[in-house]
Amino acid sequence: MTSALIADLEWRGLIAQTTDRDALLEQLDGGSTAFYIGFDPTAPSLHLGNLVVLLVMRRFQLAGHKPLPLVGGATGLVGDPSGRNEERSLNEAEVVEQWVGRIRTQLSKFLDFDNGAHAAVMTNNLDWTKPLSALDFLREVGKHFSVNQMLSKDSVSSRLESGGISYTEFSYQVLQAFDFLELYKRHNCRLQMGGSDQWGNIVAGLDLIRKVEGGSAHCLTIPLLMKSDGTKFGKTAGGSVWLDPEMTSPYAFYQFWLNSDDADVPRYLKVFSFKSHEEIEALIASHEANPGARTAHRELAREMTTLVHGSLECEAAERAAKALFGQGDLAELDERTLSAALSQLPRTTVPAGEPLPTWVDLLAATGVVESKSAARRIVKEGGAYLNNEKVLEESFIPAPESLLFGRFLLLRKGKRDLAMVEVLTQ
RNA sequence: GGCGGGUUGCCCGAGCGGCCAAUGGGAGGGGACUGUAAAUCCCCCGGCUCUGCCUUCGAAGGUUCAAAUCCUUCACCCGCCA
Repeated sequence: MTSALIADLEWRGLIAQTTDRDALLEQLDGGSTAFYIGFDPTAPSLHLGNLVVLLVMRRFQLAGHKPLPLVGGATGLVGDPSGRNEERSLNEAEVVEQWVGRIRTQLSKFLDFDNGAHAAVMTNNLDWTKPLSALDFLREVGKHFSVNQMLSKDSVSSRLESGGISYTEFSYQVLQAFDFLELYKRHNCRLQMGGSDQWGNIVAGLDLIRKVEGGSAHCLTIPLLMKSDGTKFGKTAGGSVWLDPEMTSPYAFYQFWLNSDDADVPRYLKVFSFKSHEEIEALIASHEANPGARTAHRELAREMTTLVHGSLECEAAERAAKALFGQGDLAELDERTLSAALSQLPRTTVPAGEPLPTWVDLLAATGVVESKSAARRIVKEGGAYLNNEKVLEESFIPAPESLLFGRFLLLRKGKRDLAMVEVLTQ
């Protein structure tokens, strides 16, 4: 059954590297295995990059293993040098603490904490790190680490060549290794997974477990997902795509998937979807036969939006996309449909009875453009649309007849960047 | 602690007293083509009360009619030496 899990992950392209594969298979086939993945609170929310790893965690649980999601209340205070060529700036302890709470809540939505033997258990490395004194740390943990080995880790050596590294970040791998040891002792955790940049940190933990406990555990890393053009996955013009609906609206989240490069969609389906292999293969086949239809894009967007934001939000996002990008005349939509669709968009409001602001001011007020200068630029370039009609006049003031149902204006910048203006009736 | 090198717009990186809001590349944005895709081509890319004005070249002072460019102090980074 479990070799099936590994086979599935391989099919999905979700395995970068593992420690001794046979030993790992034996461990997993031997029964429910406790495993952990850490998430450091470096922002108020998880993002799509984290989702890849989080869903692997979910796949393991669905296959009968026991997840120990870990929020890095301690490691988040220190900063992981992996994959960075610059020192991080430290966040305030209170801020990190608040982020820990938010991330814990997010993690909870993707795992089952209530199904007996393999129920997930939430952990926080601050629990065992905080009580540890600096002296105990140096004597009991630090003694097991060779600086020579620490220096040879990619995360450290690359930093020695670029911007240098502080003692704080240099110590990160020791903290993470200690986490693995603690979870091994507390929860019999036998496997740690993480992004492929975590290999060094994880292996440090395996060494520590061997030295302190004489035990053995395993490591599996997940490839860092890239776009086919070589750039980072999960970024848009506005920055990261977050799982928090306040930071990335369900509509924007849905749009992210819908706008994925054709070349990336088959891989994304394999990485993210929980559909069967047959269903995924069928979607990929139809996508390759007719990419313009974007059937696979839509399925992927729907599945992910439903998973992260729930089916109600997903349906709202779908309806909004259909209404706002439909070929039909906006005026033909009924008020409820239009209103619901517009509610998904960034907006600005104007008090009733007052004259409407000029075109440039409206664009700037909604935030689709960063400044009035940017708004002027867009207007001049012919990239600004009111209710799907191009408007080239900066000082244009929308006529009252332009108001859809007497209160809405649909603004668009370029092909797909939408916003709305609502006239408030008092 | 000493000596040397560095800090320029989102990023990389030119500029080394006036012609500098600052060359070039990348990222980003708009247009054309298409499918709310990619590639390609064209254009734009600090802000504003926009033929002008304001704020930017690590920070603060100073020299000068005039400074990103010169001087002083401070901060941070990198290297070599102690």
